[in-house]
Amino acid sequence: MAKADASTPRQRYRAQVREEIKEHAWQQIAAAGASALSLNAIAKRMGMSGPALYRYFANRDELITELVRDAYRDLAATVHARAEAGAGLGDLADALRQWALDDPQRYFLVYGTPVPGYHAPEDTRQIAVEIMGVLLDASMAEQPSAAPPTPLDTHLAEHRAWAGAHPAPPSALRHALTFWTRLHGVLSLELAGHFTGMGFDPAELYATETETLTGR
Amino acid sequence: MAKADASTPRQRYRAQVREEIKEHAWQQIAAAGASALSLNAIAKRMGMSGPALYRYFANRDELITELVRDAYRDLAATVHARAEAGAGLGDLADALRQWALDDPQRYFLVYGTPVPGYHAPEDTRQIAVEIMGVLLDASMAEQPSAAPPTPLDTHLAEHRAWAGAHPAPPSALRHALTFWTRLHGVLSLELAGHFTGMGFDPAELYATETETLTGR
DNA sequence: TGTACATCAGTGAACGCGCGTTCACTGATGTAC
DNA sequence: TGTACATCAGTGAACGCGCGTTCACTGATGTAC
Repeated sequence: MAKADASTPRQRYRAQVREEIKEHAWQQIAAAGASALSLNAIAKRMGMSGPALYRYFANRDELITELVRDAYRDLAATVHARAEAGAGLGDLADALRQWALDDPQRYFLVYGTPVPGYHAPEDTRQIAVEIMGVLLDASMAEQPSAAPPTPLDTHLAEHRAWAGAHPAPPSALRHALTFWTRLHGVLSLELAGHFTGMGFDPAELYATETETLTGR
Repeated sequence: MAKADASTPRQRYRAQVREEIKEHAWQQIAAAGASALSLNAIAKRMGMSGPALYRYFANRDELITELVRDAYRDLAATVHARAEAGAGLGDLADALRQWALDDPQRYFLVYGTPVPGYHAPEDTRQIAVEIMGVLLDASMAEQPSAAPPTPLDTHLAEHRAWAGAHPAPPSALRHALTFWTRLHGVLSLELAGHFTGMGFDPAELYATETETLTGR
């Protein structure tokens, strides 16, 4: 919310309005989905004329890109903060679920249906690597890595571009990846409403998947 | 593709054009996503005027609803056919993946990001139950159900609205549900492109998750 | 088999709408001397 | 501290566009006698 202090009033004002635009954008996305995002509608809600927004964003695409970036960064920061506070995989799972439930459409903007043709900004890839890094740290801390490598372990050990220079052993690679996909599986179906009317509590299912992965 | 035979030429023609409209709709969805679906654009591609389509669909929403229904039905039919051919959970997993890869946007239309406000037609709920029924059958056939019930088993046994009158024991409920969420987790991330650039082969991860669930 | 009539697929003009985006402008805010 | 100038936020008019959808119509296809 706050930017650097050593800035001119005009710069501070600009940053503030940019932020306000983004907030309205998120509201609009929450209300009607990302595909319905419209600069004119945002301007109207802010009591401004449409063209005014072009002082702050070059075009609609730049705004969306910025939102995707922000969402990614926020998730990475959330996960990172938890990890630095000594959280294990189980806590990270809780944090992830909370983050998703806080704003489902934000979760979907990152992990949801991609629009064919649209490509996320390049720096999100790096943020994704950072998030995986946190999961790898936690996996290493909790996994004994004593068992013999599974076939998947071997495959991942040979294709670990995504882990960068992380010192995680193959079993941790598999574990972090599985952690991600299993939790996403439950979360995305829950957020998309596919469990509504089924009767059970998604939190129970999520908790069980988490326990299977962490042994807590 | 073919409809009932005992129909007038006009009826057959209508059904044929309806089908052609849907095919073009799928192409358009595959090219630019469901939110970009436009009746006028379809008409243009078919060499017709826009209003002509209103002979076949009351409006845009009805077309989309029909596509969702068709996708659901097609998935149910695919899974059902496999099961009747004696397939186990592992084969069903393969069939699911194939179905998803055949047309990712079709998969997303069913399981992807929901548009806030839009509600799927009521009969899809029943089809979803049917699909779960097939998974439950297969789970029962493969699970020994000897182990003591887990806490989740107990919860599901008490909240099994989605299983209807299916005779599956609690452990099978949990197993079918987990089968669904885990495979969806891998599939949806793969289809959304979140594994691209990571280096490994999603099929390996999918296969491992399948094996964990089936013991094959 | 031929004629009279009904059905109905498809057209073209028209509607209002909201979109993204550009442009020339006004007026307030900040800067330099 | 006061004046002259530059910066820049925001406006309003305007652009072309494609959308969904309606309406009155034409002309081909099918039906009844």
